[in-house]
Amino acid sequence: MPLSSIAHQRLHHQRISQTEFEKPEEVVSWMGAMQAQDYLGSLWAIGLRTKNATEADVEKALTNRTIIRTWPMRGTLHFVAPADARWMLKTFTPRVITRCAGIYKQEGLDKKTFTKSAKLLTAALEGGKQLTRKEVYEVLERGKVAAGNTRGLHILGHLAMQGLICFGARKGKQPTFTLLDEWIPATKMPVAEEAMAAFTLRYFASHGPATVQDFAWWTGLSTTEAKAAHEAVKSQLTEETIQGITYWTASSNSVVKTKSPGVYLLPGFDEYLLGYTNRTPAIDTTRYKQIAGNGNGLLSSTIVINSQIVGMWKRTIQKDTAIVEAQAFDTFNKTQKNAVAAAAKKYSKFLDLDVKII
DNA sequence: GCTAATTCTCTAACTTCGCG
DNA sequence: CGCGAAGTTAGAGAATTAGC
Repeated sequence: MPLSSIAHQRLHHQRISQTEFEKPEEVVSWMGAMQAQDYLGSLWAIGLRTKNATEADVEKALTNRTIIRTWPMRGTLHFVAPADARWMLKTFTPRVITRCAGIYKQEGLDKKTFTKSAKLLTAALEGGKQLTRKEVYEVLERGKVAAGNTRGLHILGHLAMQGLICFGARKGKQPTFTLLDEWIPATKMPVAEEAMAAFTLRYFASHGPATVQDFAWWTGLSTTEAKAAHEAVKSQLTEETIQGITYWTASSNSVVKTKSPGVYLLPGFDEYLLGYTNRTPAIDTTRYKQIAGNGNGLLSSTIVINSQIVGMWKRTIQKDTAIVEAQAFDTFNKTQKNAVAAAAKKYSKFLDLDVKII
C-alpha cells in the first residue's frame, strides 16, 4: 500500500472530496475542531466541506453561535461546536497554560494580573456585551493593567483558555470578545473518560488514517495522555502500517471509492495539513518548506491534485472579482490548469464574486 | 471633498535546536 | 525522548497621504 493511499483516505474522511454536510456546525462537529488562525481562510475551510455554503453562511453560523471561535487546544485558534467548547477548554488548555509560563514571565504577566484582568473584563462584558480588541485593551488600561506590546494578546488568550471569554460576532471587520457563559448555553460537563473516548474516536474518524503522535500534537496532549486515550478506543479503530509507521482510522468510516480524488484549493491552515504533525502523506519535506516559508508558523494556501500538494495559490479581492493566482511547484498541464480553474470557480461561488485566474 | 494609493500597525503559531 | 526557548513573516485592515 503506497503512502498516497493515506492521503487519499484523508481527503475522503475530512469531507474534502465529497460531503454530506449542509451546515457549518455539522462540519465543525465532525472534525472535532478546525484550525482558525487565519479568519478568512478558515471560513473557506468550513465552506469547502459544506454543500453550497457561502462565506456569509459560515459567518452567520458564527453570529448565531452554532459554532464558536476560541483557543481550545494546542494554544491555537480553532472553531468548535458549543457543546464541545467547555470540555475541550478544561481538558486541553492546562498543559498549554503551563507551556506559556516563559512568555508570561517575559511579559510580566502573573496570576494577579490575570485575576485583575478577568475582573475588569467580566464587569465590562456582562450583559451580553461584545468588545473589539481595541476596546478590551482600553478597559484593561483604564483598570491599570498595561495591554501594550503583546500583553493584551496574551491576556485575551489566557482568559479564553480559562473559559472566561471567547470570540463574539464581528464588528465591521474587527473581531470581538465576549463572555463564554453568556455567549453559549450552559452545558453539562460530561464524564471525563467518556468525553475523551468520544473525542478521540471523532479525531480518528474525521482525520484518519492518523498516528497516535498526530493526535498528541493536534490536541497538545502529552504522548502518554494521547496513548492512553487511543488505547481506550483502540478496539473501534482499524490499523494500517506503511513504511514502518502505524496509522489508525475509525472502523465505522465508509470505504473510500477509488475514483479520482480531484483538484482542490485549500486555505493555508487547513486541517488536511494541520490535522497532523507528520505531513509527508500529502507533501514531501522539501516541498513543505516552500509552503511554510521560513518556518515562522505561517502557511501558504495549497493546491491539491490527486491528494498531493502540488502548488500554492493566493487570492486578492478587487471590487466584485476575486483574483486567484495559482503557482505550481513544477508545471500544470492543460487538464490540470482547467481543473484548477474549476476549483477557483467553486471558491468564487463561496465568496459570491466573479473570478479571474492568473 | 472624494477616491486612490501608500504606509503603518498588528495579529497569528510552527519548526528547529539544544539540553536534561 | 520529551520539553522549553528562540527565531521568524505574510497579509488584512486602518490610517494617512496624494492626486484630481
